[in-house]
Amino acid sequence: MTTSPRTLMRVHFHLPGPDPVLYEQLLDVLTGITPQVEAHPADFSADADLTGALRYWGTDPAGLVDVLRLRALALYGVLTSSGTGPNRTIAAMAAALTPPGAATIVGNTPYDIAAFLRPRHVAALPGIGPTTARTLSRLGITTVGELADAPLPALQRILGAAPARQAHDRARGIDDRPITPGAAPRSLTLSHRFHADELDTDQHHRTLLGLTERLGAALRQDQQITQALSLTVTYADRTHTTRTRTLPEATAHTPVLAALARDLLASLGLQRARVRALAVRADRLQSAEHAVHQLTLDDQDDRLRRLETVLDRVRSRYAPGIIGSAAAHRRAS
DNA sequence: TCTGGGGTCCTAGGACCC
DNA sequence: TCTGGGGTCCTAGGACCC
Repeated sequence: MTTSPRTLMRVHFHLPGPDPVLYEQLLDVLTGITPQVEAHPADFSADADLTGALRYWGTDPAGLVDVLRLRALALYGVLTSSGTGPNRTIAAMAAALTPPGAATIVGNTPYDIAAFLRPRHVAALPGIGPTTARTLSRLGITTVGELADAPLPALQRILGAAPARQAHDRARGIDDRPITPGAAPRSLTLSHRFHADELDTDQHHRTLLGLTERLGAALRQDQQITQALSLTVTYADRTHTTRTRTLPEATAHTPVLAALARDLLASLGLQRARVRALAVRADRLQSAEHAVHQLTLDDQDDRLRRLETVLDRVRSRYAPGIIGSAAAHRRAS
């Protein structure tokens, strides 16, 4: 079976500064060209599938990229740098080596793909970070072409089965990851960095309680529940420890999250530890429609859940941080 | 150019069950 | 009753991406 060739694009918007509103407007420009857009707000870039849009607009990838470049510049004064190619790996690599205001177009013939990929350094291949690049260079593999020619079993012994398969495929121009617009996140993290290294365990607990309250509220607002919670403690020397615990049932109920987070922190047994930051992550998110709350005979629990619903409404009406437990806000005297 | 934050995926090892 | 093997789940940590 063969699949029809795709044309994917990675575009970087070169904003004058962090401006989420402007970024949203630029995404609107892009979705005016193709609805198949995946946003990357962290660095103001986006991936897009141009395959259908090429037929709709009756042009080639260079023409479509130029439409985007001109509109972003004319409407918002923003420069773009774009890369296009037959898959996400090649589009990302092409964009990465393109200066602002320009585009790199890679064709979809085997010759085009090999000519683009093979001479490049392995570290330019998405999925090959500094650690893996060092490992490969010790084996004499420094270019994408050498990686493509290396025997897969040997790579698997060195890099592990899945990473080796992925690197080997991508080096040969194989990458069938689709563009998935609006994909729901699989986890949600909230963190707090202390102004100075914090030794007070009571303050650790209060901060953690505040984080879990915000996490619970955010999950309930997004109609999501979490199946597991992780706590990451970062110390003064920038090392960190993570502890994960699975919940008996998925929930977004703050008291349950707070109790679990408290247990995770206690399990680390921090005594006089210089803590620089705390982070809580809700893992394995699922839609709240799937919630199966075990019926209990505990009136207190039901009252807390009703109270939580009321407080969520107040928060949404005023400000996210306006309500929280007194314990989370009390400062050590 | 570097750093940090928030996210994903993978692996290894241990616990547990059948 | 004991042992061993295989499968599954959980957890910690590493590597990487944007």
